Amino acid sequence: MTKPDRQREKLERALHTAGLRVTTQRIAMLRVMTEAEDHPDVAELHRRAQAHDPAISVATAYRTIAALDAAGLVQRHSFDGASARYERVDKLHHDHIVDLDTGDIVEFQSDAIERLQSEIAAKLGYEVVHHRLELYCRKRSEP
Amino acid sequence: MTKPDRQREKLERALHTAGLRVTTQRIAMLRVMTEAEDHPDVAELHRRAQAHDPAISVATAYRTIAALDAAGLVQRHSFDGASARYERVDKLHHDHIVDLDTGDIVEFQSDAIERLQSEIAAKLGYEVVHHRLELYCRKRSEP
DNA sequence: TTGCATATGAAAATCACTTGCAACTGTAAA
DNA sequence: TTTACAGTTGCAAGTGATTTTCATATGCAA
Repeated sequence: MTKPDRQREKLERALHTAGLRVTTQRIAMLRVMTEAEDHPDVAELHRRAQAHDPAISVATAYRTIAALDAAGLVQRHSFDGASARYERVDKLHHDHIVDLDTGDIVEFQSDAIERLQSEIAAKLGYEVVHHRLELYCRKRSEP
Repeated sequence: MTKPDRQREKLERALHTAGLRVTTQRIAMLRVMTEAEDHPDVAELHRRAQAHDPAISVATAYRTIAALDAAGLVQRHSFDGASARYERVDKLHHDHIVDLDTGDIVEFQSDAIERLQSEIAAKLGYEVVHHRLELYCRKRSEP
């Protein structure tokens, strides 16, 4: 009955390293976040986590995702008024271009802009903790 | 008893031009928005509007600010999770710094960043229609 | 194995809005 | 001006998302 579960070990290690207690609920939540290819909200996360641990409650789903966020294992996005959505933090930081006609999302990254942001903030006595940059665009007609 | 109230006339005209019915509540709300130097949320707006018209209800504050927004007289901003904040649309385009500790909002404007945004978009075949840039910051401790 | 700080579930509470509804009021027409 | 009525408003109840309360259960260090 000791079939080794490599993924579970990894998840447990990640939780432990983050200084979080290892509970079945947290493993379920982190597993779901790790397997997610989209940006689920807490209700969806809770639904998926129940597949691994049927007893997980909504309250715990909220508390756990907040803990994972605080630990830097996941990232929270609050798109316009809607409920918060999360994603695991694997890839590098990037911003988004939103195609107004098709709804397509294109990722981009600009050190120059990041640098300017820090400079502007510094000039006003601030330090940038994080930012949000979205370009709402349309395809250019003539080349 | 017909002391002419220039500001009130202006507000009434603005409402009328926007195709909105002129009511005391709407005048109060638009006046408060016009006098605001900050970015109040609806609760604060309601508090201030009551100084002009004590009978204004919260529901009306919400309905009115939504109407003013739809009419293009004010602009809504929903910063990360917090309640929506509004500002009159007179001034030039600018972006926002949000103080994570105090909730304060500081405005800034950078031609350099705007230029870079256009360049990046152009490189990807897009044209920027509008954008949204928010810097979530903390006051710098040491100089 | 134990001690206890933490985590959890269930339900109630909170927050930011939104909506139903009956009473009221601009507004435009008569 | 009076009238007619669609648009507005206040109040209260309703929502949906998220947080908190509290009693019970559980990691984990000793």
